[in-house]
Amino acid sequence: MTLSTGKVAKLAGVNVETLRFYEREGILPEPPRRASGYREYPPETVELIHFIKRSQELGFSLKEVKELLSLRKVPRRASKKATTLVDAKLAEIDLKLRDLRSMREALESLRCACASNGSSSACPIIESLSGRSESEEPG
Amino acid sequence: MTLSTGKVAKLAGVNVETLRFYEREGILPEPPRRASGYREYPPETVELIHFIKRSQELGFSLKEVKELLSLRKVPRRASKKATTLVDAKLAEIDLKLRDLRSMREALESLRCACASNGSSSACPIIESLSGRSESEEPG
DNA sequence: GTACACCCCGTACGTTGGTACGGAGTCAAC
DNA sequence: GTTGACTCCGTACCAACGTACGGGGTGTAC
Repeated sequence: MTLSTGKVAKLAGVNVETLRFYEREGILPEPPRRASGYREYPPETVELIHFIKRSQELGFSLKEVKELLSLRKVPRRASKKATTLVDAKLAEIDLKLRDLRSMREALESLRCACASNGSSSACPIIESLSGRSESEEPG
Repeated sequence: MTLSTGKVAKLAGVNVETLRFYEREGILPEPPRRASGYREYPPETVELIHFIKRSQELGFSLKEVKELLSLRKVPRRASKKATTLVDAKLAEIDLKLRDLRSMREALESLRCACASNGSSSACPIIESLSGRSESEEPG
């Protein structure tokens, strides 16, 4: 069972044009075609697109998503390259996690501070992510 | 002690034009000016820009960053609006956290799978974020 | 008092990530 | 065998987020 562009788009909640765009950009693999030229997508495509969209919302660019996706089919006895890339992505994710947690705490305390907290507090939300940006080392 | 555009830009690791752009967009507050028209930034501006950049890397748009920043100066006995916004942002962050953790696990298991794992495994990385996207409820 | 780095502004250009258009072919149903 | 929804493709357009240009004023060090 395969899906047409329209079906995939609908199921994945994206525009048909987006599928073509992703295909052009090499993010979606080219699906097989009928004699007529119509694309026939495997159903997993829908999950794939969910993954792409969600990754974007986590701050990954399409280029990075492509990298992440490339990790799927590492040929078993994985290249060192792949492992290195995985490690890099893990580090990136850990940093994001740390910052998100930090931001979360700040927001949480902000909500409380709305009620309590007399005056003149340094802003927790700015503080939550400041002071390092790129320059913090993982090790 | 105040900072010129050039100083701020250098310290924050962004282009001078970016500062002007953020100002135009209302993300950076307009700094005081000298008689000559030169901007005089308070030093916190640097932290502010770090915050902005980092927030973007966490998948927030400039519009969303603006919202986040607006939460700084809720007028003590905070408006319901502010609290609502905070709650919305918290939910957003929680979703991001969940997905990042999930993605992290998948990558972790991918790295192991490179060594072990005989054949024909469903791809963990796609699975990690698929199956819901928007449609998952928090409660 | 001028040299050189720095700042001003408006405007144009560039990249990323799509969206829309529109003419033509296809498919399923009637 | 024609209607109407769907697909094809190329190309143009769009919004978000900057980045570059270029002509002119400023500041300060010699």
